[in-house]
Amino acid sequence: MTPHTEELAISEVAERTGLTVHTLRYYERAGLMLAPIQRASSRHRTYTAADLTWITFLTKLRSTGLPISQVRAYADLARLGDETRADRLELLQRHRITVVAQLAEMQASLAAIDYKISLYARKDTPA
Amino acid sequence: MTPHTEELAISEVAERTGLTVHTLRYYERAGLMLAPIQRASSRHRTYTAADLTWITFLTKLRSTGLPISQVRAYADLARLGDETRADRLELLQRHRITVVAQLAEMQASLAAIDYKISLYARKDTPA
DNA sequence: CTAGAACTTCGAGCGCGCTCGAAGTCAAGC
DNA sequence: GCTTGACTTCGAGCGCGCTCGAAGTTCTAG
Repeated sequence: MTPHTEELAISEVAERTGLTVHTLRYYERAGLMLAPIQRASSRHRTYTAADLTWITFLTKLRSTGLPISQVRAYADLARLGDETRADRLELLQRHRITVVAQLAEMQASLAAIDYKISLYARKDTPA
Repeated sequence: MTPHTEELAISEVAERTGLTVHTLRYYERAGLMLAPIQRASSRHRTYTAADLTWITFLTKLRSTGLPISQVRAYADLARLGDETRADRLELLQRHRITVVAQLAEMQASLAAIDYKISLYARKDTPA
């Protein structure tokens, strides 16, 4: 329980993000971190608030289906600095399109499921 | 090109459902079909309109993330007849809950992505 | 000094959902 | 009769995203 140091142990990050410590280490190995995660004298990882912010955002990318390879591409660009802003924006905008499409498809599928449920709800007609 | 016989070749079903012929055979092997797919004298599969309807619905279950094991469970129940109506309804209702939750999560993630995009769109502030 | 918990690295393994290739069969057209 | 092409079965393989276990280190408390 690090008191108020702003630095978080990996277990604390896991708790706050809903990821496992295994996944956090995996993400780091996979090159998804924006900046190298700093280490304490014990060689333990110490996450900053900025790290946590990024991890939170990356889980949103992941939960909308952006492949890890694309998240890495985004992180790679971000590490290169301001010059890549346009590329990062484009990546996000392209992803946005696919997310919107996914939402539409899910909603359509949900409607079909709801319709089926409504058929079951009428005791008479078999579904 | 089967003229108007109501019976469809696997390639035609693939075209209409967006699945591949490989996937269609895989689904059958996996026990996802409601009724056995009939065969022509050539041993080729011949799908009926009812088969197509079911396959269309099952892709909606799949596209909303219902695992194949659950689709099979549903199909198994359906094959058992009317007595299992309540179970099938419950399965769909349970799935519905998770779909709604997924939609909410995706929408929240989309909002975060949109916010990030809006930051990029302001030329000044770096994102 | 010792025990225990929390961390470390590394590489292997796994579950899911397809995806594919090999080898064979069948019907239709030339 | 022969070729072409769409189909068949079967089992192996694969890509993704973790997930896990082994073996070792370090800090903290008792």
